[in-house]
Amino acid sequence: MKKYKMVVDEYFKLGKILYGQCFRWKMREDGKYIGVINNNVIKIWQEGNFVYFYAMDNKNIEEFIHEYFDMGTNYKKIVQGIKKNSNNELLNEIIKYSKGTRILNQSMFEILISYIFSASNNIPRIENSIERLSQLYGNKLEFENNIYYSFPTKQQLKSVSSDEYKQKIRIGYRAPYVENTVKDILSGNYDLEDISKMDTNLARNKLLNLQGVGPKVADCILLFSMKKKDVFPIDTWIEKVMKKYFNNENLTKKQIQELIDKEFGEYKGIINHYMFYWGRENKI
DNA sequence: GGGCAGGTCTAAG
DNA sequence: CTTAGACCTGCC
Repeated sequence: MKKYKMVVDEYFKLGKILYGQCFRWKMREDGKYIGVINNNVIKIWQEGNFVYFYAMDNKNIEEFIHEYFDMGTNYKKIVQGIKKNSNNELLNEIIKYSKGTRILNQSMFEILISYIFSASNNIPRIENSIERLSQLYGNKLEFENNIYYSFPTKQQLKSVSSDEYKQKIRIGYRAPYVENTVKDILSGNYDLEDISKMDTNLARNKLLNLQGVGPKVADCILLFSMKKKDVFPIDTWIEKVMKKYFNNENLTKKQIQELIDKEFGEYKGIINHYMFYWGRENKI
């Protein structure tokens, strides 16, 4: 099996990256991560400024990893630029603490469905549901004598009913949302590839038409799978962080969005994820 | 054991 | 346009 190597800077910390934005990476006892990504299984780990990885399928793997980990974006430049324009003590603390996390470029359909699962749910249950969905409808993959299952495609979910989602995947009231959204995607009226090429606002409004997709989920889809860095998803953690940041407990999500738009620019999605990591890790 | 979690939908003012 | 309630389920 071929072992690949990649050189990274201090703005790449695997443990911080594979956290809070993806559901199918598992850390093993030895600190190495194994993940099912599209139709591939990848083992990856970091030693200082070197990242090593193996893959079940090596075709275009280096280009894929480069894209997946957003290596084309200069985080050092962006984050230092934001820091330079701020004299906010909390922001500087957050940047220092979260330095090394990055935005992954994940599969659009997988992120769409996974984040519909995530609404008012807890992480272990979300991951279990995604695992069941993959085992039932995805492709069987073999890697290092273990069996894995890919996240199903829209075609593979074509004839799955709401009842089936509810009974077999155990996603409760989200079941009809998933059924309807898959139908909409299959209809061709919501081509995710096309949507990803639209301006952020237009793409966002389009996504909001899908059932189970509200403002937070739409922003996560845009940020984690459509390369839109100019969005700021507000979940429960970010809400707490921002109330602290603006020193105002009574802010609504809408007010937070407005303040953010003024304060941060086109890369607010990156700062968002820095804040998320800091907030969740410190359980503020 | 019971509250609650990566929000969204719907109905009503 | 803003806001309150309901909502599956199983994990901590």
